[in-house]
This record gives sequence, structure tokens and C-alpha cells, in this order.
Amino acid sequence: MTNPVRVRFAPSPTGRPHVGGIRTAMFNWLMARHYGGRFILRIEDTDVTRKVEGAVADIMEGLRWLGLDWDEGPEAGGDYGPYVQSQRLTLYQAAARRLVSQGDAYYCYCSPKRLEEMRAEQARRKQPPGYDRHCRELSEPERAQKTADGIKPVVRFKMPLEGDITHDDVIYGKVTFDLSTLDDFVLLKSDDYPTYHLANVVDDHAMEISHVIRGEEWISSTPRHLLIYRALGYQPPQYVHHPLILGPDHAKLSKRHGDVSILEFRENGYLPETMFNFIALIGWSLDDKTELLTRQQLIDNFSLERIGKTAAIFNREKLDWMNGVYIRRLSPEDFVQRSLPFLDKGLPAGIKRPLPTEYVRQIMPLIQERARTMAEVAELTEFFFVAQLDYDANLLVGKNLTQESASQALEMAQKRLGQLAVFATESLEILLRPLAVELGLKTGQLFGTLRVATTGRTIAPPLFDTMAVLGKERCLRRIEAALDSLHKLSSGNPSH
RNA sequence: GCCCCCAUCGUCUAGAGGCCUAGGACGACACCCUUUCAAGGUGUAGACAGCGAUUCGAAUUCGCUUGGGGGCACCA
Repeated sequence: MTNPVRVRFAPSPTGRPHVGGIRTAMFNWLMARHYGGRFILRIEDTDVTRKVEGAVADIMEGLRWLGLDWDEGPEAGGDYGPYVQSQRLTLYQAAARRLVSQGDAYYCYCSPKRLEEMRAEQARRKQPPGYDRHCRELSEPERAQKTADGIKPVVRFKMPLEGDITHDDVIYGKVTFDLSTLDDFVLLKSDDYPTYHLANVVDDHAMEISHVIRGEEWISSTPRHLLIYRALGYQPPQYVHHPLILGPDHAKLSKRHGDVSILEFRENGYLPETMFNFIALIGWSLDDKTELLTRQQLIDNFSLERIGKTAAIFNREKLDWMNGVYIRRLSPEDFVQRSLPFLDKGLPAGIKRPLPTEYVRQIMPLIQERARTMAEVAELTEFFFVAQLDYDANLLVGKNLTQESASQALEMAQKRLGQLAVFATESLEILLRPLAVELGLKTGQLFGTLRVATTGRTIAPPLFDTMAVLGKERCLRRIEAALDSLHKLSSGNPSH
């Protein structure tokens, strides 16, 4: 590798950045970082009609969240700017003019209506769709007439009528296309904006891009790009097409598959380190066992050769598992800090804000190994914060218990707990375990009833830890409330 | 319809002719641990799409078939 590595991520600002595009960015970024090259961000905003307000900001936000910093591009600058295609229009227009004057391109005056009818006819006759070259050999007077009529032409590439073209893809190997199957595609639209094909070639050359790493969906456009390079007399870059990410239905992953934007994963409580690791592993692997890799390990070990050829389905179950792993690996304090915004957002509005950080610090270790996403922390800890528990009193009456025995157990517990001086995990255990024996209950029965009484749930963190954090006063109050609802239950429903 | 690409457990993958009676991970199931849930531990089920060819020997090479995906816009 003699030339410096210069790679780019070139999204078009048409919406929020989705994981497919982000993976492309990641491969490019890893390539640059591994070889000490440059990672360039270029905005391909050549479709005025599809431009979405705020999309560029979202894309940059997504990249930054994952730590995919760019060496050149918007806000970073660089010697090859501007890095926004709508600010480089004259370059593309000059290239298009040059191709026309060389005889490699021509003006086309066909109306959208005519093209549409042409395609409909081709479809009807089961012919391959494609421009019929109606304007390819227009004479000078004919063109003058069209121009006089006020028709704004497009510029089309004059595709060779025969021969073939091959490119040696780093991942897929040699790929050959028969030129007779390709049509005269548009280079410059009638609004004087370039199409992707033209802009991409002009810019990759101007920015001295060494490797074009992009999705497999671009393979069939590659011959067009190669032909433009050839016509312009430029040296093409190395092409690296990577396989696609598929949805559960095996179709190319898209918004139809639900929350697929990297920013949505952030909102849904996935850690950036999880996403970085997980996405890198779609279509790329280190070996037969390593799955958990840090960003630095990924940089150190990344290579194009280890990108596979087969499309991969985005496996959300595995993502959840991996996120759980990364959550458990967080230091307790880090977990608290990252939880705070999710608690703030997810806890009921009635709970006073700001949340008491010290109390949160006591709570979070109890659920850290139970959370699979950060978005779950609110649900998992809600009972620690609410003033009043709301649950079905029948839950207090566990297996092989009656309302009487449950009440008795709670009364005894209430009495003993009231006398307990130190309300801590160990002292609670020392007090409560013998109590079960004394009551003639299995520990699970007593603890189960107490769990519901103190948390309102049958599923919660370990009881003694939970009670210790809740504190004596709150626990006693909740047990009192549980006894109340138990009594109401028996008076209202004597059958039990 | 035409062109291109791909093909190992349900999913992500390892595998670049003998190391493969195909390894790992997620998920599933079972058991253990256990006050619930997790986490953790142990184990089980589970794949080389099919057919030919090459070879002493094919998951690995070649061909065909089948299946899947992508592309065929004045979108990227």
C-alpha cells in the first residue's frame, strides 16, 4: 500500500442515519485508523427534492456518538473542501461540459413524460428498462431548435454500444459487465445538479480517495463510474463493496424494519460501545471466537480481507445480550451517570426532580446486572421512587399461603423489623430467616410476601438489599399498607 | 424481463483439499446455584441447498440447478 489511505463516508442528507450507513462509515473509519489514513465526511446533497432539514446534523450526531471522528469534512475543514456537494456544483458542470465536448456525453431533451411512457412500454413488452437513446445522435439544428423551445436538457453519458468492463473488487473479486446491457445514464440533471454517478467520481478524484468502501447495492453502478473515470482520464480508486444488512424478512434493512436509526438505538438505551462492537461484527469477524472487542482492538485488527461476502440479518436478540454485557461491565458510578437521563425521562412525572443522586447511587447496583438496555432502568427501579405502591393484593398471598397466614407473616415481620436497630442487608437476613422457621413457612414464602409488600412486585432485586435501600421507615409503611389491603381483600372477598 | 452478487446450525459466524465424526456466539431447551428475577455454571438439540465433475481425499476447486439478495430514475 504505497498511496496514503484516504477514505470517505458520503451520505446523502435524506433522514436520520441508519445502521446500514453507519456500518459503512465504520468500515471506512476503521480502515483509516488502522492504516493511519484520513477519514473524510462528504455530504452528497445533490437531490434538492429529497433533502431533509436537520439530516446533516443528525448524521454528524450519530457519527460523534460512536466516536467516528472525521479528519476532513463539515466543521472539520480540510484541504480538499468544500465537503458539501451543493457547494461544488461548478466542478460537476465543468466535467459534464468537458465530456460533451469530447463526445463522451450528449444533451438529452426528452421530457419526463416521454421517459415514463417509454418505460411503461418497455415493461409491457417485458423489455429491460433503459433510455432508448432518442437524443444520442441529434443534429446541431435539432438541438438548437429544442433550446429555442426553452427545453432544459440533461446530460447523458454516451455508453459504448459493445464491449465489456471489469473491475477487481477487493471483496468480490473480478466483476464483469457487458456494456450493451447498460444505458445512457444521466450525468447532469436539468436543474444543473449532478447525479450521484458524476458527483461521486469528480469528488473522489478531486479528494484523492484511495478506497471506495460502500454497500453492495453499488456494484451494478460501478461500471458507470469506471467509464466516467476513463473518459475523464482519471485513475479510479480501489473498490471495496461490502455485503448488505438485512431485516428479519431478508430484505435490505430500511426504515420499514422499525427503529433502525443509530440515534434511535441511543434513545432506546443501547450503549455506544455496544453498537460499535456489534455493528462492526456484522459482515466482519476477527476469528472463530472473539466477539467482544474494544474500539482499539477493532482498529488494531481491522482488515478488508476479513469482510465476508454474504448479507447478514440484523440480530436484535444478540444485540440485547451484548448490551447487557457492556452494561454489566460499566463501573457502578458510570452506570449511575448514564442512568440519570433515562430515569429522568422514564420515571413518572409525579416524582420530584431532580432525582436524589445519593439515593440513585444506592439503587443502581441492584439492577445493573438485570438491565439489558438503559431504557429499562426506569421501569426496573420505579418502586424505589413512588410514594404509593399500586398492585393486586392477591399477590401478597403466595403459593400455599392463605390471607391469614400472609397477614400473620406480615404482622410478625412488621413487629420484628420495627425493633431492628440496623436496617442493613446482613441484619435483615439474620432477622428474617429465622422468622420464616418460626412461622412455619418456607423462606421463599415469607420473602415472597415481603417482596410484594415492599416493592409491589413478584420480580425485584434481592429482598434484603432492596429493603436496606428502601430504609426502615418506608418498608414499615409499605408493610402496613399491605396489611390494609389484605384486610380489605378478606372483607370484600370472603371466599378466599 | 435483463444484468450483477451470494449460498455452513433459527440468527451472526470460524473454516482458504486431509487438523471437520464441521468450532464459537446469540437464541431455544434441560439441569445446577438460588428468597423472585437476573447474572453465573454445566449440558442437549441444531448447518456444509441439490446434482454432477476434479482429486487418493472435498464445507473448502469447477460446472449446472435451485434458492435468496441487489441493481436497472433528471434517488442516492
